[in-house]
Amino acid sequence: MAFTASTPIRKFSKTPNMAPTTRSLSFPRVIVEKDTDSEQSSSEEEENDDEERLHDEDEEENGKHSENEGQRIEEESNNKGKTPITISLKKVCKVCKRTGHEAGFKGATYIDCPMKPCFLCKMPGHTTMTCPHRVATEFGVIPASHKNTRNALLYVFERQFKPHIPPIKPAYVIPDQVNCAVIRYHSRRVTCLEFHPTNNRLLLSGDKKGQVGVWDYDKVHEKVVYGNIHSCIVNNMRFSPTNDGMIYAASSDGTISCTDMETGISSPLMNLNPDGWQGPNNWRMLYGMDINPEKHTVFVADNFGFLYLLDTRSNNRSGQAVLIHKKGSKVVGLHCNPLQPDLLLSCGNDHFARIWDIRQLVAGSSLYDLAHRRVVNSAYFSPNSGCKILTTSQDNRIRVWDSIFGNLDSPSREIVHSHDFNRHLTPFRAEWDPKDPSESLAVIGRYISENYNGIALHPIDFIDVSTGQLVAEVIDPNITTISPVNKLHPRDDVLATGSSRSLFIWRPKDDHELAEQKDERKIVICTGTEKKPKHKSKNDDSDDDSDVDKSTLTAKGILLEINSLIVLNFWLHIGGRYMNSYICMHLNPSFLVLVM
DNA sequence: AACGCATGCATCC
DNA sequence: TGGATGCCCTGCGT
Repeated sequence: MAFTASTPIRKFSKTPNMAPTTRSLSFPRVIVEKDTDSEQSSSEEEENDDEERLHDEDEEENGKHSENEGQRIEEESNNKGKTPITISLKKVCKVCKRTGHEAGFKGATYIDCPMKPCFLCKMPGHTTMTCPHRVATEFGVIPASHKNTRNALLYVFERQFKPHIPPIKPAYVIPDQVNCAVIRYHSRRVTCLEFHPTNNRLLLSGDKKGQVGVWDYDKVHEKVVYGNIHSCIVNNMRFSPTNDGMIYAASSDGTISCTDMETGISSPLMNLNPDGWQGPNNWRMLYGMDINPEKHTVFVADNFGFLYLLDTRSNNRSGQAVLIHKKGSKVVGLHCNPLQPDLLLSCGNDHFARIWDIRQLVAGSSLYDLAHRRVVNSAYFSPNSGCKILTTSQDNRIRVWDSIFGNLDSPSREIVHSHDFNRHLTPFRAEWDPKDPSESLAVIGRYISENYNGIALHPIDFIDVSTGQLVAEVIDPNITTISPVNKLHPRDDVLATGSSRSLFIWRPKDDHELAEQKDERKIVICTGTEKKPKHKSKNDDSDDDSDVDKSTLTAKGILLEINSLIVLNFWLHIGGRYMNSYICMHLNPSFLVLVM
């Protein structure tokens, strides 16, 4: 039915002088705006300055042309009652629609529209390229105030802190050399990740479709995905504190589930939509969720601002729903304090993170409200002392409060970091490194791309939140998608990443792997033969074996040894596309052979 | 290679 | 307060 906007433009621009000669007064005048020198036309002059009559009309093509009018064809009211059709061949900025400049990628570098404020810090006067925060993440970071006024939280915090907080910051592990295993696991984008509390190799992943993956990342071929637990987005998952084979998950389908990790057998603990779909104003979705082991309670919150409590012993609702954020707004995050079981942190779309005493959960009774300029994607107490707070807001800022006993009126630091909202991406969340005793290392994916040797890549950033310094950025040339979901391993030097539909595991390379990396192997793909191909130990590119249809490709991947089989998890670049797969194969000292 | 689409939040009135 | 509208670095399928 409708032609695409570019169709008529392309047609006219390619054949500007082929206008048919038949005239028809009934057809309006067609005006073409040529693309004059883009430099000089930066002033917003009359749109018509270079207009030119192309052709006036063509009966048989008449209808077609009318249909072809796309967005770049503007109609103007005309003195003759006919509306001339203006076709713009000028290059127009796709952001502001003005001429004289163009926004978009030039190679791997994104050129900003100069009419818009900085994409990164949102301030006018410079572009994203020249933003001072882009050069130095710690730019403009306000040092923490040393005020340590006693506040109400001190009285809530009855317990002792962990006695040992190291005075000197130990060197945290920064992945200089990382090794990345890749797997396409989900059919929709990944929304959350969770490491198993005791099994070091086990990872949970949830996706937008409601599927839950249980993944041993040393056995990538053993794929377990449960698709019948939830019907849409899995927003948060936790292991049961009393039975680490059980998974709790909160979903936008309005249920919270309890699932046996081994069997996939699941029972919904709560269903907020028992009557099914009653319109968008009635459909409840569950977002933030956390478990308080000491209180035997699952806290879960919905998209209307309400908090629900479930008892983990009976798996039943306990108490009434409490309005903890603005009525009608989404509560996206809940976190129980790791040391003080009476403290709960919530955050949501009303631009607040709030601290609660769960012994007094009544609407409006929050102990503190931490104001943000935009939606708060996440808010976490620090993992060891529970004293600090780290939040991620959609205003492109990470905020840190150094002590919940200090002045909570304003954050100790605001770190400008690119993690903008995009409706097609899972919201970014800065997460603490649970292994860092100084509680200063956090990980978060970056929205904005950087030009890495000609490829636009979106790194995963490690930020020292005590200074705002970017201490590491993790990239892989094969991962060109944005990685909003990141989780650091509670014990190992492992980072799990969810990027679009794929999952990645990053870990520092060991010496063996570094040595192997230098050995540039080639994959020889052999098809159409049952014969074992012969290979020379040198020059394996030479293709003198006529029995074998053989092509040679280089590929990048990770070698795993599983049950004495060599498994290569690899990326192939074929026909302009990257393919990810994992295969078992022979291993030859000089190259890998895959018989298909 | 160039579209089209999925669909959350801010902003406007 | 609520409905309409429009989006800036998406990602994937056609």
